[in-house]
Amino acid sequence: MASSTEENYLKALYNLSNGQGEVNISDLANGLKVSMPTANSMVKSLQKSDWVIYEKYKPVILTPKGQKEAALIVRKHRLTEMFLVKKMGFGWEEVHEVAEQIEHIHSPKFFDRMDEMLGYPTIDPHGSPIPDNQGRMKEFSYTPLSACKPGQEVQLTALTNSSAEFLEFLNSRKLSLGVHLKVISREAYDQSIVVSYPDHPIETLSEKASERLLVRILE
Amino acid sequence: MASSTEENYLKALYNLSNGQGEVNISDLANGLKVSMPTANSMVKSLQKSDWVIYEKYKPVILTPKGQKEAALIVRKHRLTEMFLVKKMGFGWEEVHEVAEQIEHIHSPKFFDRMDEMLGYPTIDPHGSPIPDNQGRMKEFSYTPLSACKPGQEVQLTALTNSSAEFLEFLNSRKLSLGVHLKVISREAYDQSIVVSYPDHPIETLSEKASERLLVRILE
DNA sequence: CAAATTTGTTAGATTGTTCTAACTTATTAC
DNA sequence: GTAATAAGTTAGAACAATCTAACAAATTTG
Ligand SMILES: [Mn+2]
Ligand SMILES: [Mn+2]
Ligand SMILES: [Mn+2]
Ligand SMILES: [Mn+2]
Repeated sequence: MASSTEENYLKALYNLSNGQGEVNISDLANGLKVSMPTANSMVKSLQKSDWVIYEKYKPVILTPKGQKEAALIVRKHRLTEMFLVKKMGFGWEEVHEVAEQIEHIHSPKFFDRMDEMLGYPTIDPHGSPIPDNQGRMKEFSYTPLSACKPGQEVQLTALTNSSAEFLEFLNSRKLSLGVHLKVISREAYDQSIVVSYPDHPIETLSEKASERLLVRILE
Repeated sequence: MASSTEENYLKALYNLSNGQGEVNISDLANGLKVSMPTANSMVKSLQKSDWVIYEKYKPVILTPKGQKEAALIVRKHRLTEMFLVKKMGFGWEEVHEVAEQIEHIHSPKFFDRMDEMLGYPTIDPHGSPIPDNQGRMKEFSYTPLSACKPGQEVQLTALTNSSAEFLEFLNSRKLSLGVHLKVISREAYDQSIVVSYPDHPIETLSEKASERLLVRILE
């Protein structure tokens, strides 16, 4: 059974995996805020338990076993976040840290009951998909708001970044998932985007912010 | 800040403390299922952080700081058990193991919200008192059923042992906290006690079981 | 391509938590 | 009150997870 530390490494590898499912040691070390030798030695030990495939100087690859294990931890993390928001009155900006701890609890029943109480949700409070209990995750393809054209009407559906600072920024603009936005215009100068939505007839969003907002185009 | 391991030691010391608040190394080792040298070395390190007072060959004593820390972990444990039973549909025999993990979560809000959702309970699902948020715990003085006389009417109020096996035994007899019992008789031979309660006109409880049932005498 | 830079590895140390074996002190039994 | 037993300690080792310093390989740059 994976330790909490190992679980955090598996999750980081899962989240950092690109199209090829490869992760560089330096990206892994960076993501977990450990030194490269630490990441290197952990990867070697994950290999011994068949969680990853690894060869010197090559990027790390999760095995199918490692992928499933990682996805199930992501599942526990996201179910927890949803539970905290929907059932315990947490704000979406407050849940990540706690979920980072609760995801390591070993108790199938605890998470199954959360799932049931939540009505089997498929996304977490930040719009990220929740893997099913077999570790399968549906991939959604949303459009960043930064890629939208003036005149388009869209619905805010997910975020590419869920840092507390960004979530608090969204709170301050009353932007939450599900909100309908109309793209008014776009500044050629700095790529900022002007949108309109209920109670906010004109709101300007920087390129940085609009890249992080994923939307579903309406009609 | 105490590690999960240290927290478990503090909690064990708290629960094993007798009238004098003293705990032998061997009782501590036994309680935590570690070797005596392990308990010994941990106690030395707890002493460095001022959680305990310790001198070679003397029993361990929690400092006021250690007592408060321990009581707050017991609080998290018991609030969690109550939450799992009252809000998440767990049986009272299923909660201890999970609570043993969840008690180490660092998030005041998480436990404050549980407390609030539960209406600020003072006892856990097994009748044990929940320390308040300052680490103060009310001591109740209940009578073991084994000390009751025939003819007495009592209410089942708490347990001195909450092992899953004992709780399942109680489930099988439909004995839960709050049940009103009438003591019918007592066997001089083996100290077993015959009781009567709703839907169970005659039920015999061994001395072992009746010692573990704490009751409040009615009238 | 050779030099500079980035990325990755090895070696060696540290801290936390655990163990067994051997020894010492304290307590109990006779 | 000695002898046997129980309780407690020390020494030494192991494993997990981390670090820094030094070195090596791979990649990028001019
Ligand atoms: Mn999160
Ligand atoms: Mn985590
Ligand atoms: Mn318990
Ligand atoms: Mn615990």
